[in-house]
Amino acid sequence: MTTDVFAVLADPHRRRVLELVAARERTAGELAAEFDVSRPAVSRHLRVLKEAGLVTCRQDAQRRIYRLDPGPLTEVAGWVDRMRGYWAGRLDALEDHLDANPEVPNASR
Amino acid sequence: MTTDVFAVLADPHRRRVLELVAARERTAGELAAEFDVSRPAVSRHLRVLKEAGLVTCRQDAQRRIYRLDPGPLTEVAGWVDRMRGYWAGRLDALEDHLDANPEVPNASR
DNA sequence: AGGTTACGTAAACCTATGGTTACATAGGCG
DNA sequence: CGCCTATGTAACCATAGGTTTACGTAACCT
Repeated sequence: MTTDVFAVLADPHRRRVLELVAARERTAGELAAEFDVSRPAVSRHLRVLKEAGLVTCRQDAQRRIYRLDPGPLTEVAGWVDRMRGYWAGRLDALEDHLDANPEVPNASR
Repeated sequence: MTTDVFAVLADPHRRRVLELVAARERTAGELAAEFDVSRPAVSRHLRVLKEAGLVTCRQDAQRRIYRLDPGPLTEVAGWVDRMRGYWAGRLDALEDHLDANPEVPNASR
C-alpha cells in the first residue's frame, strides 16, 4: 500500500488525473477517456490516489465521482519549501566562503 | 534517462540526499555513510540527482563534493501551488452549488 | 613505484509497479 | 426479469528501477 505522496505523484497519469479533478469533479469514465491507457489501468491509478488521500470518491448510482483533496499536497509543498529555505540560509555562509577563496577549486593542476 | 523531477523525488533515499546537501556540501562518502545501502547504490542515486539538475558535483582531488541546486524544485512547487489554486478557486463555485442543493446528491433513492 | 583512499561503472538480479485481458458487481431501464 | 452501462477486481505479464558484487580509475602518500 503505497502511502508515500511523492511516490504517488511520480506517475504522470496520476498527476494528470489530479489536474483534471482540480478543475472540477469527474466521473471515472470521464477520466479514463482522457488517457490512452485502458480503463482498469486508470481505475488502479484512482485507487492509489484515493489511498493516498489525494482524491475522494462519491458514488452517484453506477458512477463514481472523483474530487481532489489537496490536503496531502501540503507535505510536498512543505518539503520543497524547507529545501529552498535551507538553501537560502546556506547562501550567506557560502558567499563568505567564496569571498575568502576566490576561484581556486584545484590548486595542484 | 529519467529527467522527470517528480519521479526523481519519488525515492526516499534521494530525498534524504537532498536534505543532507541542503544543509551543507557533502562528499559522496559522507553521503553514503548515511545510508544502509551500498555505495554503488548511492552513487547511482547521485547520478540521477545530477542528471535531474538537483545537485551539482565539484571535484576536489579524489573527492566528489555534492551541492544542492534547488532550481528544478520550482517546477514541483509550481505544480503543487497550481493544484491548490484551482482547488481554492473551485471552492467558491462549490459553496454556491451546495447552497442551492442542500444535501441531495441522489434524489431517486 | 606500490599501496591506499575515494569514487564511479558494469553486469546480473530481483522486486515493485504499471499495463492488459477477462470477469464480477451493482445499479438504472425497458 | 433480462440487458446495458459504469466501474472495480483478479490474474497475469513485461519492464523499469534499485541493489549487489566485482572491477576500473584517479589522486594522494610514503
